[in-house]
Amino acid sequence: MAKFRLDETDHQILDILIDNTRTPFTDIAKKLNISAGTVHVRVKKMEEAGIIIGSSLTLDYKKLGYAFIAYVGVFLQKTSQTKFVLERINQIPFVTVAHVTTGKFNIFCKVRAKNTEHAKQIIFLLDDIEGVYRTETMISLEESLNDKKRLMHSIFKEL
Amino acid sequence: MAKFRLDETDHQILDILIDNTRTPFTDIAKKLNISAGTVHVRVKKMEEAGIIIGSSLTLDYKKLGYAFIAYVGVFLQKTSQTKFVLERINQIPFVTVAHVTTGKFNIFCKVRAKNTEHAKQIIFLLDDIEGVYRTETMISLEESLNDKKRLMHSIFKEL
DNA sequence: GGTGAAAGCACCGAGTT
DNA sequence: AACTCGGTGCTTTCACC
Repeated sequence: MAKFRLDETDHQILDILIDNTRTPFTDIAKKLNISAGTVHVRVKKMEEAGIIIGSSLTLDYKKLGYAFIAYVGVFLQKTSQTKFVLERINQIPFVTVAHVTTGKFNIFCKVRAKNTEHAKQIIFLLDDIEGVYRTETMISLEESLNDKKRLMHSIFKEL
Repeated sequence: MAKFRLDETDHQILDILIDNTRTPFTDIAKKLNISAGTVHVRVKKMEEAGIIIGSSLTLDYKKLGYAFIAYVGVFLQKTSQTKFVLERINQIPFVTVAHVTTGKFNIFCKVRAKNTEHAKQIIFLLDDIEGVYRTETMISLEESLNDKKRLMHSIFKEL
């Protein structure tokens, strides 16, 4: 897991692409006063180094009818295998991310659902997994995403 | 927040772009046996409708030296303003997302940090916010992301 | 590691069915 | 709505710095 050396130019390229992956390389080149070929080569290198894993669309799940977010803490039975339960959890598509955690819960996951009723069904699925002792749900009343760019700037300051 | 009508073709387009936003429209057109112009028009419509909010890079934060993830539950003092505290929390760049929640905690957030020491500093920042009574931290030992595509498929089955 | 030019493609709007 | 088509502009490579 060696750290990869990124210079100021790489940061600026990532900065632009993180906001819009379809920004033409020619535009980036103009802004940074380098050639489009250079942008191309640098992006390719960052992809090869695994810094850039991929690109994805940001969709409005509310508009798709999926406005409900909940976090679910999972308590396991003493004898149960965390890995096994984690695999089962990841088979539920409405669970977007799951973490094995220290602290109160054994596993902790985020659920994206249509509404309360739908969420209930998903949580029942979680409860029914073999080895799960019980769950504890926190419903999100308001989500507030922080700008990815802000995190990047902070990271770059220190690299 | 009206639901937008997406047909099968729209789903397939999103399916491809969610994996790689730079997939040429001509490639998508070939796969779906439609013209590239149609792909273009449909993507544009989904952008205008606000279904597609934007596009972003997926970076390997571990490779950037930020392997530490924790979830922090925040308890507020009875008199404190949730909105005010939420704003303060969002000023910390290493907090990637914050939720107002029902249940145990008042606010619940995700922290991305370099290591334990760094996380400690961030959590101290949270603790120091006016109106915060105390916090409770859960450290992620293992993160397991679910495929975005899987969620989309499930959503599309029901639209 | 960067450039600039050139060839190959993709984008995207206009006009058509 | 979707198609075709053409102008414009983007990507990507390569010889040269």
